[in-house]
Amino acid sequence: MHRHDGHDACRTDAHDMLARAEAVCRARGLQFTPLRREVLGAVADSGKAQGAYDIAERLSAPGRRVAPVSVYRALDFLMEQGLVHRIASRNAFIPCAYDHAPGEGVIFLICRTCGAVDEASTQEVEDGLERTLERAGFTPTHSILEVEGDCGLCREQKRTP
Amino acid sequence: MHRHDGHDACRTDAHDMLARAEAVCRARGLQFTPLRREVLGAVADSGKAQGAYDIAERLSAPGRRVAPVSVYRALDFLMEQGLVHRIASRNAFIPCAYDHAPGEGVIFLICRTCGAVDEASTQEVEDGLERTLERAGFTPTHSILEVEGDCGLCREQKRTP
DNA sequence: CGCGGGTTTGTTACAGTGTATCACCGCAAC
DNA sequence: GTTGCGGTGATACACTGTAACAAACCCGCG
Ligand SMILES: [Zn+2]
Ligand SMILES: [Zn+2]
Ligand SMILES: [Zn+2]
Ligand SMILES: [Zn+2]
Repeated sequence: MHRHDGHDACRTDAHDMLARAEAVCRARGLQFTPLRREVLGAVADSGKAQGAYDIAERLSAPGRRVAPVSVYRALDFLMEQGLVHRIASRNAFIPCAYDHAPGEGVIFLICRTCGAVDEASTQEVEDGLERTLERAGFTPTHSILEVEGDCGLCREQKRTP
Repeated sequence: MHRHDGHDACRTDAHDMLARAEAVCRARGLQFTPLRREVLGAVADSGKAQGAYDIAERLSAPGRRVAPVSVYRALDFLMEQGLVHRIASRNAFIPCAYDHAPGEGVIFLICRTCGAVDEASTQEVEDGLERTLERAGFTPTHSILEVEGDCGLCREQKRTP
């Protein structure tokens, strides 16, 4: 389930992601435009969650300015297609490396040290969550589960510095 | 576990909350200043999550301006004391009506219709969450659990409009 | 080919959220 | 008194996100 270690670039992942994104868009009859490709590439390239303004800055160059609003639009598209997730507690975005089943929940594991964000399945918490909501008489439409802490690699490094 | 129905003011709750806050601060040797009292009152008064700027506006009056920065400082204090929670998905704040045990987790139940936010215990999800994190090799420090949906009362009202 | 209508992008402006900094005040301790 | 400290006021600023409109692009159709 681990995708980024945050200590080592993982361009293969980024490359695979772009290929998958292209396939997804083609299958759905949607445009995987250069801008969308670049934005997804920027998100996938760094091992950590990226803010929209960071992405805009990264894509800008002398002679070419990418405005944040353009990045937001691309991110909206990518999120709708399930290619990118938004991390509410960080106002930041990560690429999604998985094919989530529709309605499937996700837990985001956010490393406070290296900034990497991993995804885990909600499988083991779903029953308990459902019971809790049922008891409260609450009908859910959307859940956010974000856990901050130390990823395995950072924990190792702290133990032997 | 239900605290606000969002359809009916609940000033008793607000009043109790202020009393409890005062007791908590006294017990910890901290100052429950007029501003902090007002901010907590403003948060507790409305049945729904309040933004910092909403609070600032509500506390301001002709001849007296309460700047957002002051509200943020009061909110920081109140959050440190566990008297207020921040709802990450809404950039908003709610009063806490419970005495949480240290390290105890909370699930926020956010009604998309009436805006009320209720709290539920994580008791029934904790085991599953721990197993999931264990498996991912992740050491948690802080969790955010926010569920959006319809509270019981709003669901009723939709059924018989 | 040229036209028409939807989609994408550029550009600007603006709203909303949160923080940094410094000055001032009140109070308690020395 | 004066010194120190926590709280507040005030201004400015950084960061996050959206609205509105124009220009460019794409694609199918006459
Ligand atoms: Zn995902
Ligand atoms: Zn890490
Ligand atoms: Zn609480
Ligand atoms: Zn409701």
